[in-house]
Amino acid sequence: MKKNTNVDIIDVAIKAGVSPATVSRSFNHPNKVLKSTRKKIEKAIFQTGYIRNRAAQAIQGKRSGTVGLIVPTLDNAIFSNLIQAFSVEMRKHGFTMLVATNGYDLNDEYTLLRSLLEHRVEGVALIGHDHSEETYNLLDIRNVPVVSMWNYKEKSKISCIGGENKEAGIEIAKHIIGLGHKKIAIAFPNVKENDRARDRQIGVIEYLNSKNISIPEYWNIKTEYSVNDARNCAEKLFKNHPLPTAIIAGNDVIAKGIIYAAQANGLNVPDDISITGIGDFSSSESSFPSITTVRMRPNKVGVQAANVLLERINGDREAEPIRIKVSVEVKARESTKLITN
Amino acid sequence: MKKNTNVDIIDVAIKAGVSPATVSRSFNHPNKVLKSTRKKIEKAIFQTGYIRNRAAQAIQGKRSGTVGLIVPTLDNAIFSNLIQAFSVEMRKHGFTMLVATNGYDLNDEYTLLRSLLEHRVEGVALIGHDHSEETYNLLDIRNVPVVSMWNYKEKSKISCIGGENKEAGIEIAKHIIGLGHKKIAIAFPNVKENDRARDRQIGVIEYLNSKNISIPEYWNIKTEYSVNDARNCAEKLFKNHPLPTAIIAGNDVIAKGIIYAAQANGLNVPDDISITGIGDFSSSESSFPSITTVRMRPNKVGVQAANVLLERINGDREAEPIRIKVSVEVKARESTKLITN
DNA sequence: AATAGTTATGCAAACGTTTTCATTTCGTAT
DNA sequence: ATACGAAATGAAAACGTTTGCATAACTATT
Repeated sequence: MKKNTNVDIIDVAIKAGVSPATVSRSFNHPNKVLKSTRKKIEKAIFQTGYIRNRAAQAIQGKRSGTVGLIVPTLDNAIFSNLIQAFSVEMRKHGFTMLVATNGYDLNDEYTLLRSLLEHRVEGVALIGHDHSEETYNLLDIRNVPVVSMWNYKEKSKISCIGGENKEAGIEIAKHIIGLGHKKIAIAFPNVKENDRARDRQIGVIEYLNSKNISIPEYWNIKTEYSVNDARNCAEKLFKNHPLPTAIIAGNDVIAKGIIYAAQANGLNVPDDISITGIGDFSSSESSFPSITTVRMRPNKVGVQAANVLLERINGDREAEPIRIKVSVEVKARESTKLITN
Repeated sequence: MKKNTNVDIIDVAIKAGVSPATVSRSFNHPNKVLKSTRKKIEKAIFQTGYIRNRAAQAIQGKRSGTVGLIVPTLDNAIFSNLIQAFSVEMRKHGFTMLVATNGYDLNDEYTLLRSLLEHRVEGVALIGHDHSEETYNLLDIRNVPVVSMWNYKEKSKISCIGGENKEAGIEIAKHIIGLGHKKIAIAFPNVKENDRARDRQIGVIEYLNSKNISIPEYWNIKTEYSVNDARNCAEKLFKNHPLPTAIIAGNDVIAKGIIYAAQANGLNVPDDISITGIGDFSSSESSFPSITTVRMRPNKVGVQAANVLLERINGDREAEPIRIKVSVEVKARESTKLITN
């Protein structure tokens, strides 16, 4: 088998009997090349096994054909819908995605952004609005097209698309109050450096307070974003403290962990306790019990984020940020019910 | 704010009072540069806001600092552990990851591989061994370091690391038989172009056959890899056909869907029906009931796959494939029990 | 103090494209 | 047939690095 890593555009040009310039054009501006010439070139490409070199293209300073994505983690249902949708949409437009995970660490995020920029990504997608000063600065100085996903913010510095997480918190609290609950616990992750969770929590607490309900410390569950940890934390609550009639979780993953904890402790959901999530991840509807949650439309956000980013990449970079608010909506399902006792 | 996208290595060199070559060396062979010179260069980098251009580096034909990863989907717990581990490990070694998803379509996979190669990734990671002729050919011709994850195969053409999926199938079937079950259903996705699922299924069926148990068509559930679809398919079975005492699912996601279906139909797991998965995803242990499954160690596979790939990137490319078998092990949990009735 | 080795640095030629500008070819109206 | 504008192509400079080779600056040895 002939090992051949180094056929270049010149080899193709020679084989096709044209100049390298024409081969290049047939890739980048095909309409500027005669159809018959294009055919010859395609044949030469096939015969030589040529694969164009994007690095050499990128060095011209224009297109690299890549965008960067930085997410807290891949190892979790939270972002997978979103990322998948974003990735597929980007690819439709000919971009390849560079992915990096920062484990919810904003300093690390800055470093990651730098390495993405080393690769001259044409645009960057981030999660939420909590980013370090340095990160915002770097994006600004280098004038990188950027979009923030998953949280809408009216006065964001950068383009963004997502639901309003505070509203999501309010809505789910309203739902629980509407069902007559008064003994309410909440379960959130560390909200430092995590504006999505923080806004949700603020929404929940503010609304509850406005109804004269406050959360005693032992009903304020602090958990990580994992089924596992949520279950453990909830079990501790069940064993050591009075039982609330409802628990509002920061997202569906946490809600699921709490439901398991309840079931494992002989509690029926929702007869003994109502539990809610936020996010509406793909399996929340088919769980048993199906989870009452707030729909945040990850697919829509992913697709639209891609389009916003493309708009910035191809359009005016000095323009005002584009901000798109995706409506949030409570999906009442089996994990909550009217309080009776 | 000064917009500055185009400071290059020469600007840095001038500022630091050295030659561009020295700046380059301080990145790539820091030990070949005097410490005091390095300090000057670092200062100049900071002052100018320089970010090195990997495209210009890649064009030299050596390092691009990227590796490619092609997975069927991101939108699913199946691969997220694995990918996260792989990604983190690669990053530790200075690589950035280009990710592409093919939706279980092997033709698409070939196209994706081509675009990754356009970006001159230094190595490629794939899932399993079912790839098109063209894909294998291209990898061979271009002599790309490559590793296949998630399925061990003794005579694989390319390096691989994973559990032996057939063995996983055998082991879980053995477990179910050991519990006394005879009325057994199975639930697998389409195994075409998916060697992992196929091998598991073969293992299960062969073992059952060896114990003189065969699966009637109505107990052969065909589902997609989603909680949702698995639940629907299982509910159909529960409604229309005699009940098996055990269901062996192709993976934990499917198992979870089936468990929900059972619970929704008033069946107790495991008292009325035992259900097993394969994979041991991160939430399977904390589900209720926790899922009896086969541990496939996604984290270990991800990390080791990264190291195998690095080995090929840095080492001898003509060497024999490296093949690492990760042991599989049944984790007996709450979703299965001895048959009594 | 002279010499041989080392070590650190600079010079300049690659690397594989894209693009501007100039030239050639083509189609069409006269 | 001729001339003209448009369309297609080619020549060559540029993009920002890396690296082999040459040189300069030290160190250690006598």
